[in-house]
Amino acid sequence: MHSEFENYLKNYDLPDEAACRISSLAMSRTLRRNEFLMSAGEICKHKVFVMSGMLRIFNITADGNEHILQFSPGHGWVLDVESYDRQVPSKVNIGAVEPSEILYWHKADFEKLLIEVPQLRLYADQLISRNIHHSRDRILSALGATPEEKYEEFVQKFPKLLNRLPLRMIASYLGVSLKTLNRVRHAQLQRI
Amino acid sequence: MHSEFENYLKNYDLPDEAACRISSLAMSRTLRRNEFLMSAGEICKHKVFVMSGMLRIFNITADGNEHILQFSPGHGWVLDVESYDRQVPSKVNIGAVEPSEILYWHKADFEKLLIEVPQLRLYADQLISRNIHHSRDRILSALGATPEEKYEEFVQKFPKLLNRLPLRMIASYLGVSLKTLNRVRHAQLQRI
DNA sequence: AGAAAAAGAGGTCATTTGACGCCATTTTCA
DNA sequence: TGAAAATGGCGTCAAATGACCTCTTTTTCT
Repeated sequence: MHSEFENYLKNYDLPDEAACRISSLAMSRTLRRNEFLMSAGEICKHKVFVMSGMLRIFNITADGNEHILQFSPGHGWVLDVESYDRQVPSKVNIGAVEPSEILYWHKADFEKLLIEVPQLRLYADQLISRNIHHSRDRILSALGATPEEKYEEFVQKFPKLLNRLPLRMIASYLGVSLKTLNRVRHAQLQRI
Repeated sequence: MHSEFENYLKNYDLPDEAACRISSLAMSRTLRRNEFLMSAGEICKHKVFVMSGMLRIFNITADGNEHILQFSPGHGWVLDVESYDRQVPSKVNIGAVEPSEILYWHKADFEKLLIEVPQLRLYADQLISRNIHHSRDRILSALGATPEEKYEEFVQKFPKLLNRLPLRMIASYLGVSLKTLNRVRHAQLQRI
């Protein structure tokens, strides 16, 4: 069905049969650059896997500022967990940073799969655990790091995203103004 | 065994029998104010339930600054998930803010319980889910909120902790200097 | 109860940061 | 391909913030 996705699942020790079953319930869709997959206020009804391109989860505050919670490049998952889990209106938006291809599952289908396929449950637990650790690191960084340190951490963690993202979005992910991000980058160039 | 704890579990739909079994493997301990339960570098080997008092999870940076990840007052759980899950050295400290009483379980025992008692697994999943949502809110707040908004959110979320914590620690939880926190509080008084 | 430590409050000052505006360049998309 | 939009970079200025200090009051702990 979606052989690239099935291959991806094999890296996580899911047997062919399981990957095939999961893939069989997936639907696919493409997104244009800047197209929204979900807007604040809607209820998140799907689990989404990004095949190619890149999506982002972001919040828009009352005064119009964007804050980016997460970038999801190819071979990553994206959804608003809170809205998905509880089926309540989401506070965030999900949109495409680049033209993207996604697979998605209805919540009901995915929950069926979690029961049917025990390896999928294990894999999902891994993702949750990673998510928690990553969030904690980000909170610590937000609490204590200087803009320069934050940028440096970003470069270390996501070297491949650097040249795919406008600086404006990196600034918005780091919680720093574009001006400050430019200053940091300029200071680093000086130092070389 | 620990009847207060067992009563607590009943609020989460755990049957008597299950609560009793869980409680039977718990050990208890008291902590003095400022006593450490775990220091950075150690491996987190226990799951800990706070009976009374209050603990905090915090990080100390190279330059000596403290950043508080979490307060755990009575009837809450506390552990370094990352270190506990992977059994790697922790980057954080856990210490008592007030004289405290805790129950704790060896990791091996707790994992046995998770398998034995399916309701415990459900309860644990609820906790994880809450943790994720809470972390996400905190990241959004760190990215976009002013010190004043951060303080206001803290007051809304933890009204009962306000008068149990020194302002220094609230500042350190919010990622703001004590000076700024004082300015915010002073400005609010003016406004009344 | 009394000494010692911590906390709260505030003053000053240097630094960092963001807001705003401008322009040249690049990218996008019809 | 060509017009329109987005981006990156920079200058200026005002405001916010933190570092450092002092002093008084409260709390802790023996």
